[in-house]
Amino acid sequence: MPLDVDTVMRTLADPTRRAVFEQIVTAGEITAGALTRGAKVSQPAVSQHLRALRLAALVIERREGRNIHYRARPQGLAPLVDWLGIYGAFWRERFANLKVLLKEIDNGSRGRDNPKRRRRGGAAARA
Amino acid sequence: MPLDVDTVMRTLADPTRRAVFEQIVTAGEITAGALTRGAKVSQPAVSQHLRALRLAALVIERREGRNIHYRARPQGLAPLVDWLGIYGAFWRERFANLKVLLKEIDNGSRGRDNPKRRRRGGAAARA
DNA sequence: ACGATGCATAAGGCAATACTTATTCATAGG
DNA sequence: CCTATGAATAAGTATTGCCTTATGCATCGT
Repeated sequence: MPLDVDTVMRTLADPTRRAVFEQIVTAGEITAGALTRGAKVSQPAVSQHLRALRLAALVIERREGRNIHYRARPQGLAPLVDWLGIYGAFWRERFANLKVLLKEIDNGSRGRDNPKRRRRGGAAARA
Repeated sequence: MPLDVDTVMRTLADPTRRAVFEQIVTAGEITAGALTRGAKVSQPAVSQHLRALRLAALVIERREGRNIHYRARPQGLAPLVDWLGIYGAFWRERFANLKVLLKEIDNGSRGRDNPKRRRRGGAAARA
């Protein structure tokens, strides 16, 4: 069950934190160290942003030795999409499509390293 | 030309301000006074939130005597939609076989309405 | 075991911002 | 005019929240 839109909005409102999130998304998977090297703030700052992103269910982490790899969790954006769907009636149809996209992607990513959800047929995403 | 996603996110991140926006959207058109009566904060607080929403091009105002009616401007949400669309596109590339509609999102999201920003007195406070 | 590395947590400073009360501006109506 | 009303601005305060340095904890290599 997704967190509320308030958490997601507040988390993504900060430009630095949003930049971190965007880097994670574009990289697919990336360590905290790599993120720190690419950031304009200190390592603890990045770590705190990562914590916020994790609490907002926007990223997940995977430990590998000393390194911690972060991956985006597209479904975490669902509250935002839902909110837009409700209050942005102008775009309602397009949002519906975007929602489907995010859900499909998330199911696909779950299938990789979290076998909680069984994948159907063949239409869904694959890495 | 829509404002950047940063402005929109920051403006909508505050729960009180977002509640004001939601009330405007739900009502269709509503006066500042009615908004104040429905809010849990003082009248100046509401007025300041309305100013922020106007600067973010999320609402427009219409003067009618002493009353000022506010209306939502759905196109103001375009930066948010675009932002989501961009990262939707990234995911589409990474998880190849998805059906996507970024084109449809792009189609028609360009507003045909010109928000004129009238300011009095000193400079704006926009960090 | 030891130092080095990767990352998280702690604590404090400080800037941004949201709220308040008091006031001003603008319009309506006697 | 004069007063009342709707709404914006001014100014001050308090809170929120981001960033910093310092430190702690776990893991790797020697």
